[in-house]
Amino acid sequence: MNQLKQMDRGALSDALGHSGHRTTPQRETVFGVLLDDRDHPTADEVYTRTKSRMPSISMATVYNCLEALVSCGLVKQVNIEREPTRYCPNLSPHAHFHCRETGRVYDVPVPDGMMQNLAKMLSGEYSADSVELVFRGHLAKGQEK
Amino acid sequence: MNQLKQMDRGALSDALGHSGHRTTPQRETVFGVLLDDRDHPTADEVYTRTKSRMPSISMATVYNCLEALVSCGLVKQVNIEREPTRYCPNLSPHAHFHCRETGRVYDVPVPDGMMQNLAKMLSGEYSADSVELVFRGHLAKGQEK
DNA sequence: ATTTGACTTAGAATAATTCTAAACAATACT
DNA sequence: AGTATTGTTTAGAATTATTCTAAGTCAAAT
Ligand SMILES: [Mn+2]
Ligand SMILES: [Mn+2]
Ligand SMILES: [Zn+2]
Ligand SMILES: [Zn+2]
Repeated sequence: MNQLKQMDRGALSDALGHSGHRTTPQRETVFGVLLDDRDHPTADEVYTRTKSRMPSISMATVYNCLEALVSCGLVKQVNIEREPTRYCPNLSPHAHFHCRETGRVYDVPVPDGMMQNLAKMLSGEYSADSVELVFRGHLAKGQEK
Repeated sequence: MNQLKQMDRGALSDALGHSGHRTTPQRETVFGVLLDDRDHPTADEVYTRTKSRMPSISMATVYNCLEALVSCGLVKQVNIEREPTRYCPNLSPHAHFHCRETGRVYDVPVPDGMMQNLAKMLSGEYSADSVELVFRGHLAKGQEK
């Protein structure tokens, strides 16, 4: 897939517009790269993939586009340890699993309402607007995908 | 407090020894700094505090000592977003709360067994040996400590 | 057509951390 | 004890992901 679906194109220009940004070919292409492979690529990986679709794009623009997508809420940054920031376009609440062997990061679905329940666990002195849950370990044998 | 308690001194040389490291004055002092203020200092903050107790210490040594303490299991690294790594000597399972307003990081106690239960939530394809739970938000009014 | 402002680009700057190589110190060997 | 070995500390250089700068591009808006 190399072209945004109508639905995603709409979500993109809505979200960008709503936060005062323009829709540009670079932003569309970067967003498409993120939607096509949900493997939490780093900025560098996004750059490589985007460059193969749009050879003139620069690293700085990839960072700029990612920042625009994050600031309009279509993409989340995923930081694991001190590794380069990864990017995730999965907007539903979910956790992450980080494989120590391969370094890959997977989305882990969570039971409905669990993230909110975790936040409720906090004593009254704290008020959380976001909850981050990361597992680290290894994939069961034969699950390396 | 400027001197390790006998208990902590024992834990330190045990843990260091068990992982093939020597006990040195620098490592003792850095460990003491971490035990004395549980505010999750960065390496830079640890450096400043340690230097006031041992003026000859260098930044590189602080990094080396922190690495030794982490690798022998006495201290945990806490990474929040892309901020500098913080250090936490609290070995019991706990979560963290990161205040968006002050940037401070607090330990949040968790119900007994909760971290393991979260890990059990994972489908069979994943096997987690560590679980990280971070809340972000702000402190209730009047709780700024 | 001109102006305006957002966007893109190449390359320089930044900053936390790691690396290097030399000095130092503790332990092990003879 | 004296010497070799090995781990530790140190100052400073190197690394690297990311941000910044300044100049060029482009597409509305006037
Ligand atoms: Mn990894
Ligand atoms: Mn912060
Ligand atoms: Zn994700
Ligand atoms: Zn902690």
